[in-house]
Amino acid sequence: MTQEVQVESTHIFQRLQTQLSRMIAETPPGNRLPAEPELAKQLGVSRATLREAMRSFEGQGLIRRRQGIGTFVVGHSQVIESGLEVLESIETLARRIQLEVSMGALHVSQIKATPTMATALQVEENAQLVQIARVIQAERRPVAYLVDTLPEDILAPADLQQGFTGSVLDLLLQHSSLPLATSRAEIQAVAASPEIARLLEIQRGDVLLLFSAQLFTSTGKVVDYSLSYFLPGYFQFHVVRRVEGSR
Amino acid sequence: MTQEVQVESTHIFQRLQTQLSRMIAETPPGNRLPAEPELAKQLGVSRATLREAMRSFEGQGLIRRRQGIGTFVVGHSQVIESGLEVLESIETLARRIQLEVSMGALHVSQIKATPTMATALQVEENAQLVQIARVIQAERRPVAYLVDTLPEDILAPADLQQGFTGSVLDLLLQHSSLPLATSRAEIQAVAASPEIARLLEIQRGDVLLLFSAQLFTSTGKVVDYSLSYFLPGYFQFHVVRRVEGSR
DNA sequence: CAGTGGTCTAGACCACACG
DNA sequence: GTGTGGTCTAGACCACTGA
Repeated sequence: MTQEVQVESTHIFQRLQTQLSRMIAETPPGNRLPAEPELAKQLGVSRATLREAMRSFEGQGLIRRRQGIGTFVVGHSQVIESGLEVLESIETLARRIQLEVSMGALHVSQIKATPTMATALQVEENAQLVQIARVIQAERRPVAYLVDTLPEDILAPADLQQGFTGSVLDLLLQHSSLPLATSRAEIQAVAASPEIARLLEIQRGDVLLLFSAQLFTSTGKVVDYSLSYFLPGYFQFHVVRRVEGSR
Repeated sequence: MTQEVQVESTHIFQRLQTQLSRMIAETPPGNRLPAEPELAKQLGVSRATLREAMRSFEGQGLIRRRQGIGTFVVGHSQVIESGLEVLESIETLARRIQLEVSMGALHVSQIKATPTMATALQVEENAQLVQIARVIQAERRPVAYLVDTLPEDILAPADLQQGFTGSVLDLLLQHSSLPLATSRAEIQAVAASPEIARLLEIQRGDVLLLFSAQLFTSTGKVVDYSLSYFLPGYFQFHVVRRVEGSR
């Protein structure tokens, strides 16, 4: 009916994306792209502009840039799919599709509750908490960053000494008699902070899907507050919604 | 020759963010920040670096940059909160909290099904479809971009001539006898394309929450395929998840 | 060591809003 | 026209990797 109005000539960015898209498609997975200065020269743009255009492809998981090594085309990875009606650990989801995941960079610390944590966990401010941060890897690549915060009486650091594979949920299910019932998760899109970007080996500002969740027992007590950052392209979350007034 | 050696060269970004954060907090909502060249000089950085640091604050909805006018501090806006168990239109959600929303930039077109659309809508490729794209505004600011695609026999362009306020869901509920039952939505974090960035008045590459949804009737027929892009900071989606099976 | 991506700079020009 | 943010450039230096 109507035609989209599109500014074309001045926007090098879009032309670049088209060229890069073709170049990536024509490069076998695992292979390296030309170095940035050379590629910029080839395409007739500055390196800054080239890098900006490359960002979106990295965000989609099509390429991976590694400092000191180069930029590589990534093959279509297996996707971890999950509905949001049931809470399951990444390990459980991965096992279902025979995908191997591992944990890297585990960091356990004892902290005092900040106002945000105190509210989320329904504890006093400055209460003693245990925080468990770790990166989840699939196919030798970081794909998620998970931070769980729990009251010290729910889980002590010692409980993590042996056989912790990355899932606090599985640990609580196996090693405690807590009647876990539900989890309430808020869903947000966020930009990667410099710290999280470093851990996930992406650029700062890249998009991440964030779940901020509280884990409840059947008595309504909060036993865990978690932040889960997911790289796009490796996870696929879906939810079935009921239409109001139907049923 | 007398080039300055950079001090804390790897931390300029974080220092900048701290300074900007304080500056934004101290500026009353609605007021303007200094112009970029001046602010860059004040803070002792280049304009490019300043702009990069400002991006995250715009992504959080704390500031708003408007070409030709300036950069403004935004007051804490009212948040549209919704659970994902029930599908409701933004209009319905907004009405509940007495928030005024309006529709801008309605764009209705007749198109032929692309492969993606054909799959999602369970129709033949090149089937005649109606596509409805529009921006949703709250507090005189674009906050969401919605694109609905439907088979022509479900909804004709003529049905949109009068009284369409932005919600295809509400229109289908009111003006058709279709037994709408459920919606299946995939949840992703995406970077804004140049086109969507322009429509939502944000920067390209800014983070958006995207729902890709199919709307089903009780007989399992797909009547609508929609893409919904949400600005962070204006919406809060949550879901309650059931903990499955203690082993 | 050489080569890669990561960051930052200074300056230029463009597109847009407003008087 | 003036002043704003939006885009792009050419070049410099830093941080990291691997031979």
